[in-house]
Amino acid sequence: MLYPLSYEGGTGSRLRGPGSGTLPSPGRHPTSHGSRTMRDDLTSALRLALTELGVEPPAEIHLERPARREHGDFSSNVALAGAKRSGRPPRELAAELADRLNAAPPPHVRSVEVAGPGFVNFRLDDGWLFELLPTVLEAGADFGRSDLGGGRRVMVEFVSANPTGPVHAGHARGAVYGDSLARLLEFTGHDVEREFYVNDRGVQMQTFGASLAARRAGEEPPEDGYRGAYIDEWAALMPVDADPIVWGEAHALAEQRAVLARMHVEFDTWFSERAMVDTGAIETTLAALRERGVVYDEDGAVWLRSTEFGDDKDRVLVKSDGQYTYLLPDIAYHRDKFARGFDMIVNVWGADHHGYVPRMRAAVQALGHDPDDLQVVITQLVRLEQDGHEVKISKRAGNLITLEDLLDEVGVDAVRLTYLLQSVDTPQTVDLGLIVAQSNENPVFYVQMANARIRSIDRVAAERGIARRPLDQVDLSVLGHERELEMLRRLSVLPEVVELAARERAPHKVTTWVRELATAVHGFYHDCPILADGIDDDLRQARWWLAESAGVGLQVGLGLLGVDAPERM
RNA sequence: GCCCCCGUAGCUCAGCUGGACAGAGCACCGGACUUCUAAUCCGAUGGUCGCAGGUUCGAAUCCUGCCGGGGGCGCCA
Repeated sequence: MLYPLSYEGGTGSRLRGPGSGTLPSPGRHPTSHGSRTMRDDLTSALRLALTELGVEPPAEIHLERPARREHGDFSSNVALAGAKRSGRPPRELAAELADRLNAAPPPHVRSVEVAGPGFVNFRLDDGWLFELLPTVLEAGADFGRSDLGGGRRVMVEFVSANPTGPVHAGHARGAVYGDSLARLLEFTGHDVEREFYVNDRGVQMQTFGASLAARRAGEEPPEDGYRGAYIDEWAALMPVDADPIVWGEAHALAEQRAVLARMHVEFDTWFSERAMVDTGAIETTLAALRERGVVYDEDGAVWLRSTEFGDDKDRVLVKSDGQYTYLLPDIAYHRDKFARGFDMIVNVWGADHHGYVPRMRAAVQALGHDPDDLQVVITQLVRLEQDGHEVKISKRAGNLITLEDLLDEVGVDAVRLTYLLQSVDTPQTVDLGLIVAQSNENPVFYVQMANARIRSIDRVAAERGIARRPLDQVDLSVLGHERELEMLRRLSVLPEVVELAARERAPHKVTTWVRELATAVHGFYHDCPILADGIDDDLRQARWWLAESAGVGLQVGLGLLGVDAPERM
């Protein structure tokens, strides 16, 4: 039995027993929205038309949203893809499809055209966009929510910084990414648990404790000790009779928890490595591996036969001096994760750990699990710059920018959005000077400004005594300005973006979308006045609700990113 | 030597599991505030998608090989 630690004092934390039962599935949420329906209508129409033409429809019919307006609202390449199978030239097949579809067009389809090498382009009337608006408004914060995950239980383990110091800027990317990914998975119908693995065992803890004790006694830390300024500060706070390791760990965890919470990152479980020593989980795991016949003794050490599971060499589990390597507790930890009944386990690791992926997968397999149930996302390193010069981070040397500092200087929203700006696959360069300066380099202001502008409408309307009619008494078909339509089109895509982002574990796709929506909002705001004198009230009402729906989109998108948007700026 | 990520406009990056003449922001140049916040909007400039092959009706996208940058390859964690 294992008893992972639960540290006191934080929100969102609960004790998590090993192998505990399955949690109830989360509630199902409505997934209906205009875009999805439109998409379904068009694909089934295409499928039917293909069948009528005697062409076997492909398993999945691709429908894309063309980048260019001239190519219609939706476009399909079925004729191109199916040309070979049907033995007809793509354009000919496309033309026949278009004829059939035009003869009995699906709802809102104004025309179906053949273009280019054989694309089938759908041109829609604006009505489908107007229908989207009430859907967005009714769904509110749930717009775009789906049950893609079907209630599957997923653990996302991330940050997992050593309890020997503060969380620093180097941890920030993984922290923000992991949290946003968790939000995405929750939003798409997964039952998510966020976990922080506490490496509170091994030599670094001894070194850490010795460094604190030395400083407390007014001496120099040991040769390989920690010597950052924080060690001095912490040592000064430490009671004389405290066990430096125990006190130090508790202090480190309390600080880590607080600063992460400040960045809107909170964990359900803080899982202690040391607890596994106490409960014998490590020994149990070793015994289990032995039983499976995947370990052997050699040169006085105990080895995992990981080469049998795709690793390029066997790995030592117990050193010849009897000490565990880091690997064995890690395996025990993952054994526990699986025992807790997760359908999927996601680890977020920094690029400097990518070399351990094969051996971890091998270990999981050696335990008899499907290695694909463990997914490791590697986040590439962030290069921090100050005015064009690289800022190096080293904890032992004490040269570090803490997350605390970063938040103080830059602010939570700017930090989060900055880290979520681009794919975690790409090495990122963050210039601290630029974000701090609150310049236009930082899109967070652009996005927040869009929200503030929308919010200002209600305020000003109240001041001027302009009343809003209920949505069902508003004729949305008076909309038609290109800015208005563009905003609706942008909004219509959110559910697809969310699904894709969740599937690809790519929250930055949400960021990109939010920025695009913000662009549409600014354009709309600029060209489509609502409260100004001389605006027809019917148009005013429709625009007002339209602005409201854009606000919903921003709310959803930013919520997934964990970024706040003030009412005014 | 082997493994992972990246190489797209002067800079920072998108580009949806191959699609129709390659996009955005910043920077630079020129315009727009008596009107709900000009931290905004509009326009112009700007690219051999690292290089070379291959697959395909079609390649920035997939495959192979190079080149360049970053990170890893322990009986360290």
